[in-house]
Amino acid sequence: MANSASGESIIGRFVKIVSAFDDSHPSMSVAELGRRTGLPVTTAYRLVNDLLLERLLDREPDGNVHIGTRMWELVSRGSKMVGLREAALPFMEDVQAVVQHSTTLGILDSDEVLYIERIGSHSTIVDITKIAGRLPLHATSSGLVLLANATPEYQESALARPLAKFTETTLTDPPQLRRHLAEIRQRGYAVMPGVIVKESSGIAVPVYGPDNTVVAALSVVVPRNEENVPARVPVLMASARGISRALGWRGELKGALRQSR
Amino acid sequence: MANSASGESIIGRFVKIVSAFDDSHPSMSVAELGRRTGLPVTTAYRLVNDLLLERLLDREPDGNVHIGTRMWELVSRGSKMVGLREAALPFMEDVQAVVQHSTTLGILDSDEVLYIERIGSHSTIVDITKIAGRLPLHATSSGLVLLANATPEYQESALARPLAKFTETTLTDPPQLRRHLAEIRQRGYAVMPGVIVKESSGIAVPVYGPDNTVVAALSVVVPRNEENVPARVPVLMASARGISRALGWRGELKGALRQSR
DNA sequence: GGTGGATTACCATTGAGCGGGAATCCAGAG
DNA sequence: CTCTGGATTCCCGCTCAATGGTAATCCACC
Repeated sequence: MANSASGESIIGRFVKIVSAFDDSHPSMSVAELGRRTGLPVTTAYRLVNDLLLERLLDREPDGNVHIGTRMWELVSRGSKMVGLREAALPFMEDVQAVVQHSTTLGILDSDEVLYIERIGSHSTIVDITKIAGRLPLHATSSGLVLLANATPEYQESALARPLAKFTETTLTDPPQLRRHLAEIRQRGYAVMPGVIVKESSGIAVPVYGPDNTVVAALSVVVPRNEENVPARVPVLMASARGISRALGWRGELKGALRQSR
Repeated sequence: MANSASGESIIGRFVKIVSAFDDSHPSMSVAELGRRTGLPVTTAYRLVNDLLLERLLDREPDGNVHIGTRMWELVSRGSKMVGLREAALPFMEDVQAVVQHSTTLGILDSDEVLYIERIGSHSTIVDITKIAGRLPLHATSSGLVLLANATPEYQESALARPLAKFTETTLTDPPQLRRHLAEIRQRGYAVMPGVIVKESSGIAVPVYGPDNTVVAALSVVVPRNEENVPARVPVLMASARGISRALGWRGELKGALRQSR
């Protein structure tokens, strides 16, 4: 599929173009866009023009282009992320009001945690999560909660991959991780002290969807030296239940299982 | 541009496909997607497959497709909307905590207000604004604030368009609207009683960017029968200044102008 | 087992996309 | 003022990916 010499479809190039923009490159000239994407100059200009016509990209007065308002609008209107985010936000604010550091909501996507919402104190400490940012599963509390509730096959394939070690406390040994996952499943939450950044700890709990599957992880990041970290767990759990209910989740997992037997 | 008999480019069809999804149609079968977009069946299937390969669409277990997680991710990561939203959210929460009804942030796009963020009480009253939703400029407080701060040419072209009348209080007469816009510009806020829905009033104030231009409107919706609506204005203004500062706005508009003379 | 919808497979046709090359525009340096 | 390097637009012939009919297949439900 593709007219191009390099054998890519337009869709593929579209993805390249959109991917070229991020926090540090929110807008750029078409020439630079061409360079970043590796597209032939002429092709880049033609493609960008097409996208400008449909308002998927917007042109600024200085000629630079950036992701179009229309694009954001269409995707936001159609995507299920927004619904999840809206359901979660009020509860996340409650958590944030009590815990005071940084509260995030993440989902499992392509063997990583994808953070779809984050609220933090204005003067946020060390915290590398960003909205629409990704982090590895094994090195985050959110990731471990999501992984612990995934299918066994998925877990194994995730553990089979090479696991990066960020600090001394990062678990990278599959058997050890397996035990940890079992523990998380049983306890219902994950605590990770200084796994990515030494100075902070993450705590995460699962959020359920209507069909009783885990659809997201709610988590907070707190300074590692805080005295009683597990004391934060109940707030998180209560809020996660609130989000789950708002998503259409009904009743208790264990209860439902017992009844069905 | 386009191989298609109908003379559309792939980009155009891509837009059609993405547009087919919204709140009430978050996912659908490929066949239905084809019908909604008016694309030939075969073409719809081929296109959808391409999009699935790039993960711009996701397939559900039942075969239905929906906007892909990757798509949301790419757009959110690159779009400037997210930055604006993040800057505004903490201040919006403050407003919401005090005013207690519904707080929105809207921008001017294609002769309409596009709402990019909204927080509301769980039991929200009558309020038709949605995230990524649109409303006409002349019938919303946000819209009037944005219009009042646009260029004169833009204002005239906006007033030249036919203006829908939603309730008795909707202003549709251009000269009357012109006076109202001048008033809003001078006062620095807009109050609109029951302009779209009879039971509620909107109040809006401008949010400034680094270059002193109005980039968004912050607004609240309150029940119309509330005694002292303008009493809400100071909170809004203070918060809007906070958002403006977070966006890089410096100092006072009038002061800056005086100095430059 | 029959019916209607969704989905996949096949395939001849063709014009939209492609991209190299050159001309033009523009800003900042000298 | 010219020079220079980058960004942008224009031009144009080639070609194969995209197109969209038709038909076969799958599947759920009555």
